[in-house]
Amino acid sequence: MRALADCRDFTSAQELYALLLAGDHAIGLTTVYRALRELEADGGVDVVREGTGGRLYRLRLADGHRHYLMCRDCGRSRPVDSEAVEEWASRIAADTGFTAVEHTVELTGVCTDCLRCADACRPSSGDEGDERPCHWDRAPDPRDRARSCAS
Amino acid sequence: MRALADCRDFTSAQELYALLLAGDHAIGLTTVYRALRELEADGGVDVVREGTGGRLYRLRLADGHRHYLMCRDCGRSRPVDSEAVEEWASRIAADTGFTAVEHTVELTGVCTDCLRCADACRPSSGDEGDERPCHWDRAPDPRDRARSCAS
DNA sequence: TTGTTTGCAAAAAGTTTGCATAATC
DNA sequence: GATTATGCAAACTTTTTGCAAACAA
Repeated sequence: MRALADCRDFTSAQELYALLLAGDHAIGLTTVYRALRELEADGGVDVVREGTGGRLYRLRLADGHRHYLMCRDCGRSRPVDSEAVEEWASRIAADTGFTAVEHTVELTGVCTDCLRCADACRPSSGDEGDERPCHWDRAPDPRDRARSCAS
Repeated sequence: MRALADCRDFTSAQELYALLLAGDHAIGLTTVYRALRELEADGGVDVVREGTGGRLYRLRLADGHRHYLMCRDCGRSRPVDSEAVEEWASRIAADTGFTAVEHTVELTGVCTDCLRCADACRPSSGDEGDERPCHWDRAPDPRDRARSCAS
């Protein structure tokens, strides 16, 4: 849980496992999965699914269930105001007569930092020597999410 | 595509493959996956993810991108009015400055039919001889979605 | 003949489970 | 001593890829 709190963004079980190992914590992958599953059941984490089917976990904020907007490039996420969706979901439940209605909402985009990065070093000419952090040339794999593009 | 149109609910690649084989169509699983991937890229299908990470596909209605409310018990889905979420997503995009904002929304619940079924044959006493279709005793595995509980 | 489509088998990737060991009460 | 937690290895599921055969232009 401490490790999960340290990475303040959505993190996969495997990432968390690697982080724990790197931090000199002897732990098994199974234990990480089990702990995350329990946390999920207890509502201690918000969960989001990445394109490849994996799950990403983020420690739930004190104020409960939230939705997030995540940058597809750097992976950073921020909670967003989601009253409107909550109300919408309740209304659907009421209108249709469905019970125990649950919703998952995933919002992704490209954050302003990453957009700036992309603009700055787009494949125009040879300005690769630019000292600005940039990951334009990274693989577009969501698992490669790097947090290097500081604003 | 015809097979996909026939099952009017969200269907997995494997299910579709099985259906095609059962319908005497010689086809390979790979081809099914490839076709679904192309359909997804072309926007020809709506996609939701099931709990285990699998993808479910449903031929997109003529009026374009929709969201659905799916019964966790019988698997039947119905399009819902989702203007509110679309507007909400646009507003988030505008407020945060994120570009290329995409959203996925999954709504699940228990439909009135399945609720009735559950109520009718709940483990109270020995009314198992009831002729009413019921799947109360089914495994709660989302892949077992049966469409047997006709209203 | 050149290029595209197909499908089998094998590989990937992520997650869960069996089971024996270690820790805890 | 009994119960729970741990972790390795193996199983499992879903999806993708390598590659050769079939088909099409």
